[in-house]
Amino acid sequence: MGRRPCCAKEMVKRGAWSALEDRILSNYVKAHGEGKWRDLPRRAGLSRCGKSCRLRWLNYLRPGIKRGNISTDEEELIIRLHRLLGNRWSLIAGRLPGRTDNEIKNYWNTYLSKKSQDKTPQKGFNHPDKEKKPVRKSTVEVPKAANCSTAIRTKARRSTTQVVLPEEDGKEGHQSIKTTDQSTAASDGGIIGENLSSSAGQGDDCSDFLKDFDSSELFMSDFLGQADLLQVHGEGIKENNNLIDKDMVENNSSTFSAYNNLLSSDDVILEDSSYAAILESWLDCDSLQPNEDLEINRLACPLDLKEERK
DNA sequence: AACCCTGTCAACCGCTTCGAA
DNA sequence: GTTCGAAGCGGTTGACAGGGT
Repeated sequence: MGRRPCCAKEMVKRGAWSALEDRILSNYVKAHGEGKWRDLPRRAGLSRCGKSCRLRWLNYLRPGIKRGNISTDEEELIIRLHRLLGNRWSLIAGRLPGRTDNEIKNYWNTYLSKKSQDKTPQKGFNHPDKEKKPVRKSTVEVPKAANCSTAIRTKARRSTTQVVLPEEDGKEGHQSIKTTDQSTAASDGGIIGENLSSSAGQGDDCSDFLKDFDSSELFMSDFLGQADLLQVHGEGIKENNNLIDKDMVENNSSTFSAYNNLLSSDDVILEDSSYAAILESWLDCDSLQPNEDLEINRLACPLDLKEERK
């Protein structure tokens, strides 16, 4: 039997996209919407694999895409998210407005991974954009980010990357959720929370994306899902700090305030695994909607909490 | 000027997951 | 419950540009 191939390889064009192809694809998607990628090339008159069309659209042609010039804030956010999530690029990208998983992945692989490997992180390391980052000429005009507040949200439901919760001694596995990184957190990440909160009113991209969160929906939905979470990590949470009671989680009416208390409490001390699990759950939320009433500081709290512990 | 090396990033590939039939 | 198509994801590749010799 076997799966129908994505496309007849001999029939499709491969490699870089031409400006004409981009225009055709862009026009088609704008007219007919996303989806049905397999049929799209035929319908649109493109000699391309449907997968290729999808990728091109998502990573390049889609409105709102930002390219290059990753800001310091974004960079530090990437570092922190990667420390917690590992190589879950889609999840990370989902929290960076206008950025694609591919771009973040590339950026990490070509630059940030080296930086993170650097055993002697220097304060204010040189950002590639500010250094001598070569500017490659694109074959087409990059679509301008029409609206920077339009976050690119991938579904990011799962990852094949294993989440390895830290051992008691704080050791961590490769590509695991890193929750105990001592080397970079203090030097690189320590100001993230500050950045996120202090720049909230400045139209900064990193804070803009936080504005998209619907806090009540986010935290409530997260907490409704915390029951599962607790089955895995709950004992750790419970035993350590009595922060979240399983019964409380099952009682939906109190979960939101509980979560708020958790996030706003000054003396909250989460075990690393618990922290990672909660943040994980927080990041997994897929139903983020704009809400101007949001308290940016509180949303930044999950990240800050971690840093403050250091 | 020619060649080589290195870094970047768009694109590809194979796999997993989801949802409909 | 099973099958299969569609979509999504992360790892990898390869073309290209720029710098060094």
